Amino acid sequence: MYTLSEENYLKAIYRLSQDEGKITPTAIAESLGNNPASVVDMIRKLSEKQLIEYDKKKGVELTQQGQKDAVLIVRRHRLWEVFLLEKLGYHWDEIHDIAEELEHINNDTLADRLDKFLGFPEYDPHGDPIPKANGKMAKPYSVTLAAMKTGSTCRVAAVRDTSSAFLQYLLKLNIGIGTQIQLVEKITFDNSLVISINGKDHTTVSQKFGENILVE
Amino acid sequence: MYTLSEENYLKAIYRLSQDEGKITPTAIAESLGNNPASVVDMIRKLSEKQLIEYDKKKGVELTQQGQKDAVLIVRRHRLWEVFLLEKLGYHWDEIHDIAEELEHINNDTLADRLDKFLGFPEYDPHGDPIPKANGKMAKPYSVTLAAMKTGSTCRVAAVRDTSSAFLQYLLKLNIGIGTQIQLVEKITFDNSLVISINGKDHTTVSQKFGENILVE
DNA sequence: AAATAAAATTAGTCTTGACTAATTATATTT
DNA sequence: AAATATAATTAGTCAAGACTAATTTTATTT
Ligand SMILES: [Mn+2]
Ligand SMILES: [Mn+2]
Ligand SMILES: [Mn+2]
Ligand SMILES: [Mn+2]
Repeated sequence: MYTLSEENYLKAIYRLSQDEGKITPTAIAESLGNNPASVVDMIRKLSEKQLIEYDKKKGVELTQQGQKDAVLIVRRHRLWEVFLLEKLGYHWDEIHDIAEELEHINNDTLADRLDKFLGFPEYDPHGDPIPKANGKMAKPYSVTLAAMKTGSTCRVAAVRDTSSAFLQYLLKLNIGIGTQIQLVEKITFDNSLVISINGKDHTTVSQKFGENILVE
Repeated sequence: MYTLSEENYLKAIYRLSQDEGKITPTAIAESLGNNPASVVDMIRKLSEKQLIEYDKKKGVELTQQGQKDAVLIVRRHRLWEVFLLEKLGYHWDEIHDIAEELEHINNDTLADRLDKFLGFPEYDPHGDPIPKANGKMAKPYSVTLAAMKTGSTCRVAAVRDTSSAFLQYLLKLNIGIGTQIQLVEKITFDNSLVISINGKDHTTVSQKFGENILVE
């Protein structure tokens, strides 16, 4: 089907298409850690294959085919993450890099069998929705902890940042998907948040922290 | 660690080292479906990396390091085959190609976790022994059905040929690992074998067939 | 031993997917 | 509107890993 690089580009472009604003070569380059010149080459290649369209005004956009294929890569990625966490006992800060490789293994029925084996999970270990075989998936969570009203209580639904630095920090704070968090106070000086984790003692976290936790 | 190609060469050389006789560039080329000229390039590369030694007289030999690394690739391959068959429900003729890709995914603890998850299997679905984390493994089966005495009964322990053509044929004949086979008669004309499968009706198979079934 | 066949090697080419450096196009300031 | 900064693109290079075609080496026949 596609090369490793093509798939990684497709997925990167898909990820960027979730944010608002146009997708520039520079943005793709940054997200992959590549040089913009290399990105321009690949944009040409993927355009020829009709997976994307590039217009200086509109930036890069996935075609229907490109979108479909990208979503299937995301599906594989997230299913493998569930496998690594639930079946092999990895922690949520260790699974992304391995899934990054597993996602490229393609076989007619592999993803579907894995899906079935895992019990058709709806969300991956970071709270991201797992696309179904037909490409449909639940709407991603979007309300951040930072946006909650003081005094309100919520449940951690997903993390926006999936760097191991952040995930390990959460592990240390005993915060995971499903954790109850009460927003006790917002410090007006720097928007730091005083929170209570699972009804326990108060902890203070930064605004940046609060913006990377998605709640419901 | 190593590139995909380096790993595939290492594994191919390891496989060839199980047979007797010296390992030539041509033999490696055939086993990988590559051109001998390409093999010569890679022999140079792997020699520089001290994974093999090449001597026109002795042919290609794995160094200790090369042997160790090759065995770990084989370990991953066979563990994934068990996973695909037992957990995802694939048939034994479908798993090799997928494992061929999965084997290259490396991560400190992935193979060991998979091993544990699978219950530390001793043999893969084709009856090949699975190397342990330390590189040790059971001795492969070596007695062929064709070498059995007429009248004797044995148990299928492994298959030598793992092509899907052969495996599907076995599937059709209802022969798998563990199947009881009685060698009823050897046809002297062409060494065809008349066998009884699991005590059922007699079937005739070729000599080549008998040489690709390993029994105990 | 010479002739022939087969295997190994070399030399040169190609594709993929990166890179750097230079150039051109587009935005942003002044 | 110029000047300047940033972004995009082009041109040229490189390494990996494959290939073909030509040559050299080694084995096998006659
Ligand atoms: Mn990837
Ligand atoms: Mn994830
Ligand atoms: Mn392989
Ligand atoms: Mn096998």
